[in-house]
Amino acid sequence: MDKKECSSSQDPDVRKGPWTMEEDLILINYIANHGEGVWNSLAKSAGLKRTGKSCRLRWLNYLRPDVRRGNITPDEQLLIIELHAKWGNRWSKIAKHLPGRTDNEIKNYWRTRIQKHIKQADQQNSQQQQQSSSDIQINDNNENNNNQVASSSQIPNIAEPMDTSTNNIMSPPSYQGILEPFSSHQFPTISDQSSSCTNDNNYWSMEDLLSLQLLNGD
DNA sequence: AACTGTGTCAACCGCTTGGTC
DNA sequence: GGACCAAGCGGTTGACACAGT
Repeated sequence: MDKKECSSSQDPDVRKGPWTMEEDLILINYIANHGEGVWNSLAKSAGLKRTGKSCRLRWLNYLRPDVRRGNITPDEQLLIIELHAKWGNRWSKIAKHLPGRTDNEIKNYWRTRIQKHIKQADQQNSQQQQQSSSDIQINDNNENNNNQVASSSQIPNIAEPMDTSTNNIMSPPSYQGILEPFSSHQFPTISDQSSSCTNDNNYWSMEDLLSLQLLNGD
């Protein structure tokens, strides 16, 4: 398209890569004295050989005084999961509900931690489903027993401690993978197992999350 | 000790959106 | 209405750290 970054990325005068402490200080001092403004002109005025885009990103994601560093707390994790279920990959929107966290941080967290768990859990689930379907074929005459196994594998059972050393996994993969970091007392338990997890896009539906909390009287 | 694989995260890139003229 | 521009957004990449062999 015609809407390219004004400061060409091929400009030899434009620095790329990790920011130095000196650059950080220049940017902090400049913004402290002049405030945030038009980023392209800010970069020039401050004497930084960076694009405005790069300055903005550095400021918003790292240098801003209200940026929180450190581990995502379980509460924050739960919130991220809830909001992602609601809005999908709208990272900046999600970040607005987590004070001090940046969209970039949340995006990275989701991709490296939560999505990984979902994938692993989904693989386990598909394997389990293959296993149970082959069992059905083999034990053609014992359909009642097999049906019970197959259906129970789709029931959310958050309160149940996970035992991945066995194949007796009661919760659906998406729940199981995501919830692993939570201790049982931190996460709402569930006794009604009628709600199913709909995660075609690797999201939870809000109904799933709300029902989890409502059913546990929170 | 050296090598390899994996996880994490800062930063970049390309595209879209929203505002202004 | 359309052209232009800056800001914002989400996906991706590359470097680094650490664990495992």
